[in-house]
Amino acid sequence: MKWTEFFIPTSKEVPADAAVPSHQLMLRAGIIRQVVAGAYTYLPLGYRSLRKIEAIVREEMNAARGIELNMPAMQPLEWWELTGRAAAMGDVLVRLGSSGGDDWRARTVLGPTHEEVITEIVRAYVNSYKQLPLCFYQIQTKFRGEARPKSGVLRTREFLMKDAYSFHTCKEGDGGLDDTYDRMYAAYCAIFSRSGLPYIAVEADSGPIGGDASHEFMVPTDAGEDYLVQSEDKAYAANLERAEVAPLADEGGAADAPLTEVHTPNLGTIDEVSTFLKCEPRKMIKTIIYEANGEALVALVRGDHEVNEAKLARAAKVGMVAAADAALINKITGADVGFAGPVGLSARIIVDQAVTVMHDAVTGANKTDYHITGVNPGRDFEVTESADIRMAVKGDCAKNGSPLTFKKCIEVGHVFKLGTKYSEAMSATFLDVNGKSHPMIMGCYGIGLNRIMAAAIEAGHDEKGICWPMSIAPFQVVICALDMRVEEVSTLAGKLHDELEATGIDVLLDDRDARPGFKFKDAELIGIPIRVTVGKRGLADGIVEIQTRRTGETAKVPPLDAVDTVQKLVQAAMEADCARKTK
RNA sequence: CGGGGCGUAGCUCAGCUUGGCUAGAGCGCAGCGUUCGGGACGCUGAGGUCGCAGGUUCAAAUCCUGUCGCCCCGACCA
Repeated sequence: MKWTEFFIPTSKEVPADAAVPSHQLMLRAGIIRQVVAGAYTYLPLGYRSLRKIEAIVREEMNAARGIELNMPAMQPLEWWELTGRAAAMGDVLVRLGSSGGDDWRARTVLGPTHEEVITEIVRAYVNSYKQLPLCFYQIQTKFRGEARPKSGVLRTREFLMKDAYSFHTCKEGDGGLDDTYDRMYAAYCAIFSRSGLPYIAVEADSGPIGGDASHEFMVPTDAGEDYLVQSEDKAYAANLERAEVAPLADEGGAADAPLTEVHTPNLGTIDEVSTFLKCEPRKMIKTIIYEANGEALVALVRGDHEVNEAKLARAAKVGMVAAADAALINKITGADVGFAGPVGLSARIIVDQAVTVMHDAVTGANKTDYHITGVNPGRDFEVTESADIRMAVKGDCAKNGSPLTFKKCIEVGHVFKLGTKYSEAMSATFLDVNGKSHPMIMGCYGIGLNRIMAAAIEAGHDEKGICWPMSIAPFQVVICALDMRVEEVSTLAGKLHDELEATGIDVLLDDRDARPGFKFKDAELIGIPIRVTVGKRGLADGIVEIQTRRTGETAKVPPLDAVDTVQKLVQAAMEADCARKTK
């Protein structure tokens, strides 16, 4: 491809609206252009890269025995009501018409995923255990009414996803869910390795989608919105939403002071009480009232800790917890919000492990404007249910004793064991050998292709621009013909271009009538992994230069050896990218 | 959805506080000439409903009201 016949609108200026590196660079390199908040055009350069990512994903999914199909973005709202997700998703579900209307638009949504559609297909066509297992996948545009799109293509309202859905008669054994789950997990590792991403697979919370196992694939970068918690010895890694901590030891040295009520007028927060009583937050017990299944559920954590609602819900064995409203808090505690405490409280209480080893703590008195000091768990209130229900924090250790580290990261893939939530809701059943009916057991497996692209840029760029992994670079090689007016230069550059193209390498020939510095800057900005420089100065010495973008290493070779050298570099780079997996 | 910020040329921005002639700069773009191994230079030129609507005024990019859009922080996030 010749630069003058292609379309690469680069820019020197840093776009004012872009905050994160991948967004800035994608705009500057002419990869994307925003159309509205949360939706982008992929310009030719960007689309080449996206198609390469798509090709890798498709190859690996096929290799993992997935079968591809295509489903519509438009779906009936009715199916989303069947599974309860219309309500669960709320405004995130994009509707064609206003919910007040009663025409087809009001009954149609744009799919944020396709569990309902695929389950309906299986319900319609699959009746027997003999037809299972099945694993479908699609690579398609999806829609989510994100309240706040951000960070370029990392969080958008329209995006390209690979979603796979598997259907089984059983969890374990031949053809079972576990089998496919493991195969998908392995395929994901292959996909992210081949895409040149430094990724980490972690235990994740499965959230309201339900299911009993889930892993996320994370790429560490400051632009991410998730936190990865990893032990220093790398033996443990999890999403912050799920990360477990080692129990804290009893610090002892307690006087086990008597209970004392203190007046704390209008002081309802940990900070206020802590300052007023000159008592560190870590010496206080935070009492949070939740509502679960229509009943009050009380969580106790140390004053300097936060409740992890996902962990709390799991520990309490309830589907979901929601913060209680003031009325419920008042009813349970007999006090205004801000003065709740465990002493004398009659409700189901889950005590965080860190609270169980506290002594002489300060907490609410269940009496407006009063707190109590000298609170000792076990002595002053019964600890009937204790669990790890808090967010991990700096200083915590994994269960094996290794200290935990925290990194921001982007989620690029997620695999779930779904179970029978959708098959039951939509009656996707099969008959077993005995003619007995069962709901199918399902798994689902998603990858955000746009995020792979952004993550690759986040993980691979420098002050000059993008450093693409070879496998997903829009072009693998760029030839800078330094002065197209010089006959030998343009002839040789054209010849190298044709020869490289003939060997199957994606090569871009910068044949513009521009000065050398201009071409170098552009080549670096758009991040082509290998640059071949053809100039009359080099030709006078009988050489062309071959430079690697990522390292800056330069080889000077005779023109006749150039194609061979480039081929070897491309090959080596592909292999090196595959080895970049961090864990 | 709460808090903050910003809408002026393709891009980055000035002008607005204190209303006043034909709305500016740099980059980019077009023509001509010089230049050509790290974003060259000179001359000439094109390009604007100042987000939109209403209001105040002799006069509005500037003041007022409304509205739409975009970005950031937070909440939310299968």
